[in-house]
Amino acid sequence: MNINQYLLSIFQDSLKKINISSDIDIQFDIPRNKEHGDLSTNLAMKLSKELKRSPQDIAQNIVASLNYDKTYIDRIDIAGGFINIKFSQQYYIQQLTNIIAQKKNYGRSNKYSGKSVNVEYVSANPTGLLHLGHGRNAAIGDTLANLYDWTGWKVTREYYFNNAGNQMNNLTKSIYSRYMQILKDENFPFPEDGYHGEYVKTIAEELIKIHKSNLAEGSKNDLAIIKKFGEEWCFDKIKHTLSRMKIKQDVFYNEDSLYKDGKIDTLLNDLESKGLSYKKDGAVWLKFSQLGLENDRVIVKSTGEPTYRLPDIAYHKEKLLRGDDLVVDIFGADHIATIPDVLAGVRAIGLDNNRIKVIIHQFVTLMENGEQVKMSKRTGKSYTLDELLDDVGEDVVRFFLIMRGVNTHLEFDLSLAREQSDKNPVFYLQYAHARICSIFDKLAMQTIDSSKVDLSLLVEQNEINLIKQLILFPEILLSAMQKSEPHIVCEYLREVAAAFHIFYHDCRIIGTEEKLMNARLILSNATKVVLYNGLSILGVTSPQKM
RNA sequence: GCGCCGGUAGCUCAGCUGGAUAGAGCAUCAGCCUUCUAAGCUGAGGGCCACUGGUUCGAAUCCAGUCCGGCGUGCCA
Repeated sequence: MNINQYLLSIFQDSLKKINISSDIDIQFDIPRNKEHGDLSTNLAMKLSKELKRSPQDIAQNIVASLNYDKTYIDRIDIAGGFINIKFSQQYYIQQLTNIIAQKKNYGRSNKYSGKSVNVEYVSANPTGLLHLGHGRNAAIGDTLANLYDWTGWKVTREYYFNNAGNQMNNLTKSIYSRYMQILKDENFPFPEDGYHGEYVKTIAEELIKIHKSNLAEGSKNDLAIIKKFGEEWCFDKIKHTLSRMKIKQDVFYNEDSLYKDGKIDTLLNDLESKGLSYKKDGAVWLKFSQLGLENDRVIVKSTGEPTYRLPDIAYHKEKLLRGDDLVVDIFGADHIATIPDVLAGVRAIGLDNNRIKVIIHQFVTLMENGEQVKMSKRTGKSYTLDELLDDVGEDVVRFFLIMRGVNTHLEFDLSLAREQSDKNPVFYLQYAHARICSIFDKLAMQTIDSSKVDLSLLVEQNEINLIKQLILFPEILLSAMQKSEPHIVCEYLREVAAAFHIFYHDCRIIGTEEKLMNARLILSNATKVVLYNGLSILGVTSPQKM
């Protein structure tokens, strides 16, 4: 039974009975102060103005004609203008049984079943290694995809890449230069905007192992070999890093296929025939000014190469035509400018851009001993995601990268992350899980059959508080998904862990009277289920021991 | 200049579809282990919610303006 729906229906009945017809939205909130009950509504205060009566008066009227099931609702009373609702112990026990019954599926909902979503994230070109920014993108994208999955969506995880453009040529030239520097002449010129990272030297060294000096001439064919080698090398590393992050994407979409399949040409023709493009200074311009934007922009350069806008629009067209109900992009704040262009472009060719949802996340700054660690693309000095994973571990990385709202700048505190101690927030959650496992370990039990246990023995405030936390889980996942804010799950799990630690501290399990022990074991097991499921959504492991 | 994001405790951040006394972690201080993991628990101090005005019975939350910080504003992606 869904308690919110039930409450909604009895309140609507009550309003009908006392002849208040209003399309007012009835909302139930969890009061900050626990003494105010488990849920409260400000309905009476909202109606006050419309009805020109005092909130207290209206509230009394509503409550007097409320007809509710006393087995689940203990009482409903009035405080100021608020109507406060308190659930019965039996309600909590029934919910607890439900958690145990659903186990690994507890938290899943079917609210969005039948809908499908494509989530595109990471999408780094194979021109280098993943760094911290990609890490945040990856963690947010993957966690969101998990949240879509848990709320009923059919999910496709996608990675979009370009192995053909300027950037790739630049990498090729950079590798070639390092190759020549090692083999022939240490002063061999390095491309002006080349990739300075150490990894380029590594690629060159590995290239030499295989091809010796056979590529020294730098012919078109030689460069093609270098390009392919570089691309594969980078992709291997990227995929390896992602697998460490527990990320596996379903589709790797190559931008080049947009050209090969003629989708770019089709789009160009389409735009031209609609009179939305024109030639000027040897370039093709798109009339964004007719699409509600400020300025027209170049979509094909005078060199004949398209700018990023054209393939981006074609790619989104392609994704929309696949028929998913929702197409989600995860972008860093530096990509903000492309979004209006793509949306306008897609709308221009008659597609519904409301199906595109763009999540923008702000940057990550790496802090060490209270100082910012500077990164530089120019000198190649950077801290790669792989190095970070080596340094602090997979669980810490995944957790730290989503524990803040996507709109906030994320300060990644290396010193804190490295610390294997109580200061580190991930361990707080994992520790709660490990503690529960150790109880069952001690008793040499795997789990416990709830059907034979009298859960009505759970009457302590700390026990009820813990149950209250646990039953929020499905709603939390829905809310995190709807708001596209994975950090909501982090906050929630911290509260679950806190409620458990308090319970654990105050309520002994082993050594108490057997019936009570069994009831508490059920509660512990339910906590374990929530922690495990929640952490797995975040891509974090739940250790048995710590 | 314009656009997007942010400004809440010493630090890092929740809270932002308006509600009751503004929260958490870290840091500081004071307590709790002969019984299930002290990576835990209990308590204390710490706030002009950037500023000004407006809307409202009620504003950290909504609106307008101002100030500060980040990102963007390419025939780069």
